[in-house]
This record gives sequence, C-alpha cells and structure tokens, in this order.
Amino acid sequence: MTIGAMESSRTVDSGGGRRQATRQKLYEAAVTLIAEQGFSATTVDEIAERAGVAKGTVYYNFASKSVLFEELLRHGVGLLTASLREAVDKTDEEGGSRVDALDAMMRAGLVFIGRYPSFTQLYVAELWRTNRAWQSTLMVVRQQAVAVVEDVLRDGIANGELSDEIDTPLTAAALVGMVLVAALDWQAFQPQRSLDDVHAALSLLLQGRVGGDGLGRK
Amino acid sequence: MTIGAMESSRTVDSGGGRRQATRQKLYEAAVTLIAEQGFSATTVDEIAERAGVAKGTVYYNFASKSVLFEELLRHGVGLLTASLREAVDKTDEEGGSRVDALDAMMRAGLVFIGRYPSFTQLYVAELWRTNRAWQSTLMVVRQQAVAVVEDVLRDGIANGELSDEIDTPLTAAALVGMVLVAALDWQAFQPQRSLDDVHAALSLLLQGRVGGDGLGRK
DNA sequence: GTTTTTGCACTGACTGGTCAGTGCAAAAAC
DNA sequence: GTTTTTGCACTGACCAGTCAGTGCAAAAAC
Repeated sequence: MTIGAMESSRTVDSGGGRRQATRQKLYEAAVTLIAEQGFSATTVDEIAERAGVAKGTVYYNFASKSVLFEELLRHGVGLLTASLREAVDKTDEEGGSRVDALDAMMRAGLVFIGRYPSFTQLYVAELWRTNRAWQSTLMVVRQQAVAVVEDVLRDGIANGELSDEIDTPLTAAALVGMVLVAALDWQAFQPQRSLDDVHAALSLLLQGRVGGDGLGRK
Repeated sequence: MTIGAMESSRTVDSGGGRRQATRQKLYEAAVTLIAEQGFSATTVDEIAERAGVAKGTVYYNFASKSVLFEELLRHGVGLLTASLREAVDKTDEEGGSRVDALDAMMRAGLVFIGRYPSFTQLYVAELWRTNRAWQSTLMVVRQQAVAVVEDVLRDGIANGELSDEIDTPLTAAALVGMVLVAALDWQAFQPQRSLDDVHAALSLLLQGRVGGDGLGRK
C-alpha cells in the first residue's frame, strides 16, 4: 500500500527530505486505517502508531486530522488522473480510436485500484456525503477525474466515432461508476479473478457486445 | 424518506402499535444523519433528537447503535430487491426480452435511489469497508441485490439472447455499479437532470449503441 | 365501581471512558 | 544552530450506554 512513491508532486512537496518521508508514512498509515474504519472511527494515535511516529509529529506536519485527510485525498486523486491521462496519451501515440482510449482508461483505472485499493475505498465512501468539511475538496477532485473521461467522449462524438446521442456528463459518470464498483467488488468479493478477467467483462459492456449476435463493433 | 411502512415484519414486531411507529421514526432519523455524516460521526443523541424521542427510547428499541444500523440496512435492501424483482416480473408478463428486463431494472434502481437517496449513499459508503461489525450483514444483503441481476443475465445467456462470452458475476457488479454511481452523481452533482435523461444515458450504454454507426440492436 | 397491580413504552440525568489537540524539554538529524 | 522528531503528561469536550423512575391503560382484586 504505497499511496505515492513518487518524489515529484507538482505543488505539494519540493525539498524531498526527511519531512516528506514522514508525511508519506503518515499518508500510508492513514489511508488504510480510514479505508477500513472510516474517518471518525480512526484515531490520531492509531495513525501515529502505525506510521511508527510520535503523536506530536502528526501535529508538527499537519494542522489537524482533517487537514491530513484532505491532503491525502488530493494526493491520491492526483495520482489517478495522471494515470488516466497517461493511458489516453499512449493510445493517441499509437493512433488508437476513442473507444480504444476509453478501454485503456478502464484498464488504467483497474490497475490503479489494484494498487491502491484502500484509497479507492475511502474515496467512494466519502464522495457523496454532504455536510462534511472536505466536501469542496472532493468536488474539485472528482471533477478532475471525470473530466478526463468527458474529454475523450467529446472527442469521439466530434469525430463521429461515437453516437451524438451520448449525454457526455452522465455517460462519463456511468463509466467511472462501472469501473469503480466492478473493481471494488472484484477486490472485496471475487479477489481470485484476474485483472484481465475484470477488464474483459468491462470491455464487453463498453463495446456493446453484450448481445449474443455479435453485432457490436470490435 | 419512508424506509418501510409495512406492519408485518416476520420476527420483530407483532402488535404493530406505538412501538413500531417509534422504530420507524428512528430509522428515518438515522438514515439521513448517517448518510450525511457517517456512522461513527453520528451520535445517538442526534438520532434521538431528530426522531423527537428520548435517548433511552433508542436503547429500549434497539440493543445498540450498531444494531439499529444493521436493522436499517436489512430493511432498506429488502425494499430494493423487492423493487428490482417487481421490475423483472412486469417485463416477464409483457413478454419482454432479457435486455428489456435489465433496462427495467435499471429504471427501478433509479426510481429507488431517487426515493431513498440517503439510504443509497449510506449503503455505498459502508459496503466495501472491512473490519466492521456489520460486515456479514452487508455481504448477505449485497448478494441478494446482485443475485437478481445475475439471474437475468444467466437467463439471457441460456436463451441465446446474450453473448456467452459474458462473465455473469463481474458483469452484474459492473451494471449495478453503473446505475449506483450514475444515480448518486445525478443526485449530488447534476440534480437538474430528469430521471429519463439518466435512464436514457444508461440504456444507451447497456444496449451498446454508443458507437456512432448505430450497429447495436434496439 | 373503585382501588390496586401489572406491564409496556418512554424519559433524561448521570457515568465511565475515549479522543483530538496541547505544551514542553530533551534528543536526533541535518 | 536550526529543523524535525520524540515522549509523555495533561485537558476538556464529547459520547455510548445505564438506570431509577414516570405516565398510562388495561386487568385483577376488592
């Protein structure tokens, strides 16, 4: 469970030294604990203990428990969007279609969730809550991720590859949901399945080859 | 937000009088509060207050806060599965195809979520958590709902209407996720859209008419 | 038909424990 | 010598769950 092993996050860190390493340890400890138990049920003492750090250090590095959590969210979604965009770019280089790009994004999503299941869990659990301190952070962060999918859909409609009947924002949300829930279910209830199995099932749905007559395109 | 107006719960009540009415009030108070804030962040005092009842009454009616929550979950998922099954049955009466049945279930899902958004929120937020007291309750309850979808998929494959390439459990999970997330997103971020809009977008995806050439069946 | 008892539903003050956050001096790392 | 971390005692708010007691209607006893 390494929520961000990268040393180069645009805004956040800079001077990657001891401080940054401590923050990283705290992120990792917090993400699993909060995914398992929820934000309120997770104590700062627990987080500090799992990170192998004194409680005071938590407060030396973060203003409060919720700030720690908010930064964790931003951090994680940054990784996700980067990974989605990378998938799109790679498809573009290879001259793939827009459906190929969507397919590649689904796979990238699955890989991400496979790597950071706790983060995904926690994201889903908090996203649709209202009345919470970090509501606005989540809105921004959600929009970032969904926007990548919306862009690809819009491109596809523009170049005629996708039907102009498509409702971009709703379809994007549905696609994200499909991947998110299928992946979480895979992890939680059918962990013996391979990533390829899950990807194949989602691909089939995306490409409309669910009907038995094989009418859908390939 | 009437989570269950029935007077005949097998084990629980009998003599549906004052007691049952109180429980109902507590369900309704708890479901919204927990959806907004999460289980741990919601206090029993808050629930009691919103239900217009003394704290002691909560404990007179439920063994503990978690038991209240568990019964709430069972209650809600009961309503959902009933509604899904009803949609399937109605399709059967009208001699609809299996894809029609899936489509009808999606709509039923959307209607349910539109009626009980808080319940849905809370369900999604808790489903993939691990290490929680009500884990097993959730597993059972999830299986009930997903099973309805799986049944329809299996029927469709058996009668050749759906491709036998389909992976039943994974596809069922993906479909449920699609509806769940699209609906929650609709409620939370695009509430101005109509149920028909959302349903149309999901239908398009289900029937594989996303590609611009209209190859998919209708 | 009046008094007493019983059982149910509910009440709200109280308790024992928990937890976010603080303060600070000393040590370690840089 | 400055920054970061440690260890630990402390505080005050908050909260799940308890319990002695109330209100009331129907039954039992007289």
